[in-house]
Amino acid sequence: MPELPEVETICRGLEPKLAGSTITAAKSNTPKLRIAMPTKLEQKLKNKTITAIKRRAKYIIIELDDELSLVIHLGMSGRVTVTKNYQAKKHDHLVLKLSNGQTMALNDPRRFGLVALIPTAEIDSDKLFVNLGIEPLSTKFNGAYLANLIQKRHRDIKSCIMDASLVVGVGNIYASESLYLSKIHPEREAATLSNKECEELSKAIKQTLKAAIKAGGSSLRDYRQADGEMGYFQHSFKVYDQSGQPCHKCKTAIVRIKQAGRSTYYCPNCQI
DNA sequence: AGACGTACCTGACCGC
DNA sequence: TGCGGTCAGGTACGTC
Repeated sequence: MPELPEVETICRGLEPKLAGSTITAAKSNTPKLRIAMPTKLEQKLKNKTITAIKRRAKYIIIELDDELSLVIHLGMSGRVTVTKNYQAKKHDHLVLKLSNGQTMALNDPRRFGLVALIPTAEIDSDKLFVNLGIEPLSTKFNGAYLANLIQKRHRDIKSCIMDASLVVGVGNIYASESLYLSKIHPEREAATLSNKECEELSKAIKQTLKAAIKAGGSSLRDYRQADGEMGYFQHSFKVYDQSGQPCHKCKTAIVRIKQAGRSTYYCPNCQI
């Protein structure tokens, strides 16, 4: 489930725990998640030192000292834990023992996530990354950029902002939240958005994601003090999962609809 | 090219 | 207690 803010928070949490440590042992427990586990994964990871943790879209990129990167996607249900006293759990697919005494585990019940080993220099051109759209928090992403992206799109706007080939990191929760903040109806045909609306929406996406990252940072402080899980944080949503609750602005009941098989929440009065 | 449906998988929850 | 249905925060692929 993790969306961009969660993945960003996880990366920030992993950095101090992993960077500089060497993987003393790696154990892969599952032949395949969404894609097959890399061949000889355990041997390839053993005795490698972790140099940096990065993020692109919702991918966690763990850079190793031999020009190879361990790439992890959490899918819908993935979690990462780093603990000193590791105890194996059901659905722990990859377990790394580290030279600092910590153990990192990737747990993913639904197995929609993935693990890949990609030469660091080839990540951008890798199949998993090559079709990814712009990072929403980059300065390049703004109203004009969004307007250009969607000017010929006849799908609804919610599908467009969730389309990772256009803009990455906006999942089902923050799509609803961003549209609410920018007062745009989720079923609006994308191409009909005015330049002003594109400006509002791009700002709303940034604001929503940044606020969630900040909230994740708070969770992270707690996390650092104890062994724990990363991947799910407390959120306070304005519309997501708020069916029937009064809109914060106008008190109209929040409505849930289905778009492309996914739940969308919006205020039928504020969003046009 | 773009839009749309479907598939991947487990687990929690709800009504009967 | 069990069973069937529905739902869940993501992404890739096939088809039209």
